[in-house]
Amino acid sequence: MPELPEVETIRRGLEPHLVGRRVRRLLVREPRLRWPVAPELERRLRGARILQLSRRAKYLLFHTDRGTLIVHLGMSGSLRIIRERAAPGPHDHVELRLDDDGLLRYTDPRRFGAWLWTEAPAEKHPLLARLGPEPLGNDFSGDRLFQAARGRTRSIKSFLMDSHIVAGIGNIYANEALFMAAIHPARAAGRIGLARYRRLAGAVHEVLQQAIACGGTTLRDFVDGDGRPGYFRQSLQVYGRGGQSCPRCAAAIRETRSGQRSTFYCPRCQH
DNA sequence: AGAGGTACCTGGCAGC
DNA sequence: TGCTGCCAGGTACCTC
Repeated sequence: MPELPEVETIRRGLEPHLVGRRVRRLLVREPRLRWPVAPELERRLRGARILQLSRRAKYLLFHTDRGTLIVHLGMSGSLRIIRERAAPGPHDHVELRLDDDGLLRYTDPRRFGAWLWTEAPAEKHPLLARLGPEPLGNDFSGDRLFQAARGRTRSIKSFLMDSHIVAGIGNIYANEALFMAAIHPARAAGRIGLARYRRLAGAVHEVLQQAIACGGTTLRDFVDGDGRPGYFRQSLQVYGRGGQSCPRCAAAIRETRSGQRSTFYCPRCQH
């Protein structure tokens, strides 16, 4: 479900409900997520004070006075603040009860998400240590992308979606950024010039910023921490629009598949 | 080393 | 209506 803008939207929505709160208890109904939720997580979190909520790639980092809770939403995960007691549904796998009686509920039908704990600095965690730069941070640039692409034969789309190259770009925004930069998604990453990489980096930045400003993209079921959908879907130029006309040149948008992922592009605009 | 495919899991939907 | 097959926003891991 969530790419970087959706995770950032959730982070911003949850932050005021969580920062400064103490964890009363953690309830794990279903530990079988991507990796089993560690049995000792409840003991580690009980009584911990949440100091800060940050994001790295698509990981949410709950910094506490005891260590860091790392949460990933996978494809179908969501986090909601619940105020009224409602009976849990079949996919409500984890709950964090807070000292103000608030409840953070984690729902994830496909169970590709993760709840992990580390007492070392979060950026040293094996899952985070080798991530590429944040696309909205200062370390990300067309020059850096260009350098990383030297000698690479894989497609630019797969390159852009590789979190070790740049963090947090998934299928929707890879398609959109390549359209914005007029680059064909199947083009080899190593055969794109510096000027076009600069344009691409600008496009990545712009599309992510716009999506965050809209509260993310809701395709079927994304909701933020307060249960609201995102409105970027209406701004999508190519994603999910196979056969429709290109907003730039009116040619029919083409849909192909590579590595089990749908790819959308304009065969006339993108080279 | 790099590139590509597979696996994890459930729900929704199109097509028959 | 009910079954089957395919698709989905992620990504670690395996093989070639």
